[in-house]
Amino acid sequence: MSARPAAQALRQAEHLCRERGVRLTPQRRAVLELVCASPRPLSAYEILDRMGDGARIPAPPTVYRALDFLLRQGLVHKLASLHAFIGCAHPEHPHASQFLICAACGEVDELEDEPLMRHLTAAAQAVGFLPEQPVVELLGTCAQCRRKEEDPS
Amino acid sequence: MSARPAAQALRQAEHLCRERGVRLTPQRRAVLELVCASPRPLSAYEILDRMGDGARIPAPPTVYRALDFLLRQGLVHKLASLHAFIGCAHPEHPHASQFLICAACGEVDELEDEPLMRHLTAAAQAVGFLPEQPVVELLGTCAQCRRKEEDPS
DNA sequence: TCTGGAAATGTTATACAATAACGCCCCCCC
DNA sequence: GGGGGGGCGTTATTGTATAACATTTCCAGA
Repeated sequence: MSARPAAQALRQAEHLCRERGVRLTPQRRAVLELVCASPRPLSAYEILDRMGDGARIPAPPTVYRALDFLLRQGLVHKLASLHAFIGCAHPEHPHASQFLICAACGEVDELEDEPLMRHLTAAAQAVGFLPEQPVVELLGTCAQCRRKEEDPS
Repeated sequence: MSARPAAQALRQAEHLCRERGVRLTPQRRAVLELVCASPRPLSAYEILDRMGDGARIPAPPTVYRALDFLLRQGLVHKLASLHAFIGCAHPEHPHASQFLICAACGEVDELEDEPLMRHLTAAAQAVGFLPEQPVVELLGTCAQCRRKEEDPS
C-alpha cells in the first residue's frame, strides 16, 4: 500500500538505467520522482502541472515522452481504467501486476499473483491466443476505507 | 472472435429490456446495432460518425448516454485499454469477462473464466480489499494472425 | 579535435475522449 | 390537465494523447 520512499525508488532506477545503458535524464527523473512521491496515481496533466518550477510548465509531449521511457523500462505502470500512472513497486524484474484501485481514497495496491497470471495466460493460449501485455485492474474499496464506511466516527 | 449476427443480439436485447422494464429507445437500439455489427470494437466517436443517417451526426453526449445505458444493462462492454466498446456475447446474465485483444487485426474474444475471477477476487479479499468492478484485458495476437505471421503467403 | 548521426527535447497545432450545464419535449401516472 | 421523471438536443468546455517539425545534446568514430 504505502509507497516506499521516493528517494529509494530513484536510487534503484538510476542503478537499473546505468546497468541497462539507457539514460535517466533530468526530465525523466523528475517525472519518476513525482510519480513515486504521490500516494495516488497521477494523470499526465497532473504531472505536467507539478513540473513547472515556478511558472512555465512544459508542453504535453514532454511528459508523455518521459512516461513512455519509464513504462518501457518498467519503472512506472499505467492504469488504463484511470488514465493515470504510478511508480512500480518492483522495477528490478519484469512482471505482470494486478492493481487494486480504491474508489474511495484513490490509493492503489500492486499485487503480483504469479499463479493467477499463469492461469490467465493458459486460458488465452487454450484458444490459440498469444498474450503479450496483460491489463488487470480491480476497482473497489480498500481495507481502510471499508472500516471507515462501517464506523464513520 | 466472430460476432454472432447482430439481429440476434438485438432481439435478445429487446427481450431483456422488456423483461426489466427499461426502454430500448431507437437511439440506444441504433448504438447497440452498430456495436454488435462491427467485428472490431468501436470508439464512441466512430459510433457517432456512423449514426448520421446521411448528414448531421449527433453530438457526443448522445452516444455517451446511450452507451451508459447499454453498459448498465450489460449489453455492451467497455475496453478500457482501447477506449472502445463491443457488444456483450452473453447479456442474459451478469458476469465478469476477460478480453483477448488482437493487436494485429483488432478483433476481440470474450472469455468467461469463472475460476480465474474467483482467484482474483480471493487475492483481493486476502488483503482486505472489496472488489467491485474487474478489468481484465490481454493484448496479444490471435490464432489467425499468428498463422499469417508465420506463413505470410 | 572535429564531425556526423542518433537520441532527447522544445514547440505548435491538432485529434480524440468525455462530461457539464441547460432547456425542451414526451409520456405516463395521478 | 397538471406534475414529474426520463430521454434527448445543444452548446461549451475539460481532459487525454499524439503528429509533425525544429533544435539541441551527446557520444562514437574519423
